[in-house]
Amino acid sequence: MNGLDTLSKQRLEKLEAVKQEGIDPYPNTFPVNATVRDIRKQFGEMTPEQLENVTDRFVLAGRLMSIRDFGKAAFFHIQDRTGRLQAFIQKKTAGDGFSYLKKLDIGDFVGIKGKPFRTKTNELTVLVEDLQLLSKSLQPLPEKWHGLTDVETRYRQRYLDLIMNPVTRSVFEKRSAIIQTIRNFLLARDFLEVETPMMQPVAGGASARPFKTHHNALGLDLYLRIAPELYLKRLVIGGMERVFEINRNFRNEGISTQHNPEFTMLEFYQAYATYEDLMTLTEEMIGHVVQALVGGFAVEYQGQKVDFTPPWRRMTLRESLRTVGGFDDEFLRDPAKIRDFLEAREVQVNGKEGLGKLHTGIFEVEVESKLIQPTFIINYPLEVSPLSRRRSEDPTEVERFELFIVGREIANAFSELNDPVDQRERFLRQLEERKGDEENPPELDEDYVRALEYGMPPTGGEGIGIDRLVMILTDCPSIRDVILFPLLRPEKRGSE
RNA sequence: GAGCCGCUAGCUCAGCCAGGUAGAGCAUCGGACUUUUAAUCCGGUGGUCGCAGGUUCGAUUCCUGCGCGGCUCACCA
Repeated sequence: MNGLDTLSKQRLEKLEAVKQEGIDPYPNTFPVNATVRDIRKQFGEMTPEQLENVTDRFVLAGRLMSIRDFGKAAFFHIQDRTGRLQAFIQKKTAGDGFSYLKKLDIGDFVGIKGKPFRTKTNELTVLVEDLQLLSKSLQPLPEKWHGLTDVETRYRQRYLDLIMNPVTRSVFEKRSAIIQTIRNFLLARDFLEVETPMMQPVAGGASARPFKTHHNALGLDLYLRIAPELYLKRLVIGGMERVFEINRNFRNEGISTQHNPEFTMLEFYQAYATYEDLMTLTEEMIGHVVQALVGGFAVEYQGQKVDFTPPWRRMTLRESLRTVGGFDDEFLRDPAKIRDFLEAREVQVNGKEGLGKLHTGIFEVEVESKLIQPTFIINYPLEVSPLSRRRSEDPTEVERFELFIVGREIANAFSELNDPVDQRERFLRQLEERKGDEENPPELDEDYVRALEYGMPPTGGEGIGIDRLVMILTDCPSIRDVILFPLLRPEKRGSE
């Protein structure tokens, strides 16, 4: 028998002992009337003398996190969704409840009834008059001092991570608050929140490799979406002039600290807005989120100070290649030299790339990681932007920006291409480039082109990677720290 | 996919370099204890050292392969 079997067996025996006494170890309900936070808020400032005059009784419930037993009295902590609170129970005043505690284990859920007081060391504590088991725990919790630090266990058994690490809970509370703030910001600007298909016959709107699935009754192959873009723009065509969706995208690519196969994206579209308007809106929206979260514009990420005070730096891609990347114009005009440069950095080139693709290639290698403060990089090559409107000043470029913070791409936006003829040509060129890719069979979304043929108003659209934004605002180094259940290989269990 | 690092009790970690089949703290079990808070004191239980091979009289330790994880790179408009 291994140690865990021993510990669980002991707990099962205690469970049986409790049952023998006619106690239900899994009672159905327990009406609480206070949380730990309530008690702290109401009594945290009171003196011991004031607390003595409290006549109200409070009913709390939570997980038993520690016990310090003194024979005829004991201290323990309970933890609920709002925090931890100490309780004190003594034989003299709690009688049966006291002997009952001895049968419980750390990890069990308990309900307590009592009143607040202060101990000799001045800690706010509940003097317990009644104690009840609410749910038995059969697995031992990690140790009280070091807690749970093993990252693999934290990801695989997130419930344990949440029980043991308040910081983890806090990250996900902040994540929820960030998303709520964004939602409210957009709703206040008359955007309509919508949901579009996760399962799509043609995986469009980005160029990632999709996950494939199958609908049995229809005998239909489908893809999990890599982006909602083409559907959201159909809605703009349909007259929903301001729409947004916050939901999952799925990309069948490698996993890293920046990439999870399913991740959350905000996409929004605003008719009669240009990419210029969206830059301003982005500053306002993210600025608003940062303020709501930290009460200012200053954030520290992994030891780097990031200042979100608007306006943020705006720079064309070419300019960034010159000033940040240190490339001169002669180099930037010479595809052969750029190819050599990229090959020297072990970046794969196939010789077919145009200058535009090569420029974004060296941007990723030499510039991206240096953009620490929020920076809009604007005016991308047409070649790498099949869904964006051309710049009237230079039709080889498009009205597009990407937002970079701490060296990472956080947002991608453009004035949308609404010329159906141009769009069809660009799709066809894309199909030509992708020919022979078995994982990502090229297909043209005919219905999307047809929709454009009905007419789309001039529109600005943007996507923001929510997970990456949350990482920066919660100081998390890995995307797995901001996704409750990140994808891991299945664990191999025992003898199976 | 590649390189590097890790995997020892429920948890957090020693031990491995210089091979002799394992230790600590916490948790847990028994005992003492009515204001502790990493409670304290006394005494116990608990491990196929990630898995499989190899070398060796003998492997947690050395070698090889595999698994899982982490980081970096690659991939990813």
